[in-house]
Amino acid sequence: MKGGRRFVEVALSLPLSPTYTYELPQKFRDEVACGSRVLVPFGRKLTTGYVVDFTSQPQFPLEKIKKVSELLDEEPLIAEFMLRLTKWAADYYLTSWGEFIKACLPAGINIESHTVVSISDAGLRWAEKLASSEEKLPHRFRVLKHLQSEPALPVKRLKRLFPSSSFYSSLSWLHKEGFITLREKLSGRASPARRRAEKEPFEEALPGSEKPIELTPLQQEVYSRIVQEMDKGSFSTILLHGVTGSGKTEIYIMAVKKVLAEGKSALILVPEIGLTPQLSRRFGSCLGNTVAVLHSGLGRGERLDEWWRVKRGEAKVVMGTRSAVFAPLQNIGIIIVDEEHDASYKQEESPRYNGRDVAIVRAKMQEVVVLLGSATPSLESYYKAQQGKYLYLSLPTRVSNRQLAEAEIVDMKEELKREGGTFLLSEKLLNAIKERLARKEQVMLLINRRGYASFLLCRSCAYTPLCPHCSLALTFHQRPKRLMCHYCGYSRLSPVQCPQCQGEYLHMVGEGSEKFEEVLKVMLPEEAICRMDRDTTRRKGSYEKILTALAEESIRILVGTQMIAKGHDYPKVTLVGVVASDTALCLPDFRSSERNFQLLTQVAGRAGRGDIPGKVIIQTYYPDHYSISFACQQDYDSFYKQELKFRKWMKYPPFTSIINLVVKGRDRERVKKKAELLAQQLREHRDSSLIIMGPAPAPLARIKGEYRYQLILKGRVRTRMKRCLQQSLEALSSKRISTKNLQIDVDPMSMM
DNA sequence: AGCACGCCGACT
DNA sequence: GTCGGCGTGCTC
Repeated sequence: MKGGRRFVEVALSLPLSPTYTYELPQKFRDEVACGSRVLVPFGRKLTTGYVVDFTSQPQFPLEKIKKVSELLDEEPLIAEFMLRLTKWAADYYLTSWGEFIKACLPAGINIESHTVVSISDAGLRWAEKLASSEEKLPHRFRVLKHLQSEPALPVKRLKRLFPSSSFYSSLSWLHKEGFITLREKLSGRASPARRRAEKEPFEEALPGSEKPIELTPLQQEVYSRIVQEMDKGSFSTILLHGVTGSGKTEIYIMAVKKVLAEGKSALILVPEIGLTPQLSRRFGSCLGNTVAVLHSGLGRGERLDEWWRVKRGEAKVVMGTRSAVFAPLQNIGIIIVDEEHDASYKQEESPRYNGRDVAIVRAKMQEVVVLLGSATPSLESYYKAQQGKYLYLSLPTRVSNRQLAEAEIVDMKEELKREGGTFLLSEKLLNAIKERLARKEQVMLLINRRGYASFLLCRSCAYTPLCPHCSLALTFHQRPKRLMCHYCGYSRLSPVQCPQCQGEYLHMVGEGSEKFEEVLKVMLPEEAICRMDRDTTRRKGSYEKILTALAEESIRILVGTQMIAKGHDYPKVTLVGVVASDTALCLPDFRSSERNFQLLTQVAGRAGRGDIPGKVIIQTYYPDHYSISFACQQDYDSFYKQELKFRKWMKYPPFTSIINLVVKGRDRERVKKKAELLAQQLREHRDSSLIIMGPAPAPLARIKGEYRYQLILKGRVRTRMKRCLQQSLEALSSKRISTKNLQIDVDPMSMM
C-alpha cells in the first residue's frame, strides 16, 4: 500500500488549527512516520511541521499541494501517545495542535526560515539619486535608503526600524520594482550536542547514597495504599492530603523507587523548581543521575541535553515544572504532582494549559496512577475526592510527633486605636520577634506585596499614576526609584512632581516589602535582616544564596512575599509573622478566599519544623474571615465546607469552569465590540450550562492592553459547549478560529 | 503568525 | 493621482 503514503497531514508549529496536506517525495516515504518532524513550504516561508497522519485521497486540490522539503530527524521525535496527548490538549484548550507539539520539544529545536532583504544594484542606483533630496521621503524610500548601508537584513529587524502599517506594501513595491531581493534563510538548527552540563549536582550521587528512608506507621499505611493502587496497573487519581511537615516527600521517593525497581520511569511535577531546591536535592541524592531536571531556568544547551537523556531512556525520572508534563518518558509507572493546588501549574501564554490537568489525562492515557499531593488541596481536587472520583489519603499529623504551629490573630483595628500603634507591626508581633531573637531562633515575616508603596497620590489634586495598559495603579519602588505595574511589568521612572498639577507632595499609600524591610531595620538595627521577593531574587543564584544564608543562620529575620511560603524546611524558624494578611482577599478573583487560606496555611507550616514548637502571628483587619480563622486552626475540612457554601451563594460552585475570552489588537475598542457580539451570540445559543457572560471584573478586565471576557459555566467544559463556542467564533470570523485578536483561555476547574 | 490585497479618506 | 491607515482573507 505504497500509495497510502503519498500524502501526509502536517500540523504546523503556528497558531493555526487545521492540518495541512503535503506530498511526500519518494525518498522519504519509507522513513517518515507519524510524529516525524518535517520542513515544509508554507506561504513564502519554510517552517517546521509534524506529520500526524497519512492519506491517499487528499481533501485539498492536488495541484495546490506542495512537497515536503526535508525530513528533519531519522526517527520520529514525537511518540504516538504524545500525539494523542497533544491532540487532546489542543481540542480541550482550543489551541492549535502544532503549538502543543512544539511545547513538548525542547526550545530551539525547530527550524524556521526568516526572510532576509538585500538591496539590488538597481536599488543602489536609485538610493544614490535619493540621497540628494533631504525632504521627508515616502516610507518605501526611507526603507531603501536604510538598506544602502546594510548588506543583508532580516525583515523582522527592518520592520522594527520602520514601524508602519504600510511596511509590507513598501516592501512589496520595492520588490516589484527590483530594488531589493528577498531570500529565505534557515535558522534554529540546534544539534543535539552531547555537552555535559558542568556543576551537575546529581552527577556524583549514586542511587541509594542517602540513608534508607524509614516511614512512620502513618506514612507506611498511606504508602501501602498507594502501592495497592499502583499494583492494579490501571489509571487512578490519588489525592494525598498531608499537613505541612507530614512527610509527603518520603512517600514520593518510595513510590518512585518502587517504579524504578520495576524497570519503569516516573514523572514528578513541581510548581517552580527554583523555589524548591531542597526537594530536587533530595531526589537527586536518593535516586542519583537517573533524575533529569527540566525547568525554564536551564540554558538552551542544558535543556536540550536533559531532554535527550530522557528521550534516550538514560534518565528514568523526570522532575520538572509544568512543561515537563510533556517529557518523552517511555514506559511510565507513576506521575506525581506536588503542591497540586499551586497556580503556577497554569500556563498563561499560548498554548494555555494546566500542567496538573494534563498530567491527569496523561496518566489516564498511559494507564498509570497519578498522585496529587498538597497540604492545601485545591477545592476542585478535594471535591473530586469527596465524590469518590479520586482516592483520598491523608496525613493529618507531622512526623516525629511535632505539633503544628500555634496561631494567634492580632486585630489591627484594635492595634491602630492603641497609642503608638502602626500599620505594619503590632506590639505583639514585635515582642514575639524580640523574644525569638533573644533565644537565638529565626523569624519569617510574610508581607504579600512587593515594592515600597502600593501607589502614589497627589495631595493637591488626587492624581494617581496608572498603568497605561492595565486598569491598575502603579506600585512605587524605592530602589531603583521607579513606578511599576505588577500585572504587566510596565515600568517607568518615578516622577518627582505631580504630572498633572506639578504639586510637590506625592503621598505614598500602602506599604510593601521594601518599606517593611526599612522599618524593621530601624526598629531592630542590630539584627541580620534579609528581604526575599521577586526584586531581590531576579539574579540567577540569588535565591539559593538567601536560603543558604538562612540555613547557616547568618540571616535572623527573613522578610518576604509569598515566595517564602513555599516548602522550605528550616528547623530554627520558630516564628512566622503575617503582616496585612488580607491583601489577597481584596482581589477580584473568586478564588481569593481559597488562595488566602492556602497561603496562610503554607506559611504557617514553615514554623516549628525543628524540636522547638512553632508560633504564627497573623495581623489582620478581618479577624473573623473564615479563610483566616480556619487557617489558624489548620482546619481544612471546615474551610472547605464554608468555601463551598460561599461559592454556591456566589453561583460559583466548585465544579465551575471559566472560559476567558482574551481580546487584543491595536484597535481594542472595536475588537471589544466584536467580543460583545460574540457574547450575544453565545447567549442566543441558550446552552443551559451557561450562567454568566460578561466582562471580567476589573482589573482582570484589562491586562497588557487585552480585554477579557469571562464565560462561567456550571459544570466542566463539555463537548457540546465547546462546539457551540467554536460555531459562534466561526460565524464571527467567517472562517476558522484566528487566535490573532480573539484568544480563548479555557480555565476548567475540574476534570475527569 | 506573517503576509498580500483592496478599500477609502486625506493630502501633495 | 498616490500615501498611509485599516480590514479581510489565505497559507496545503
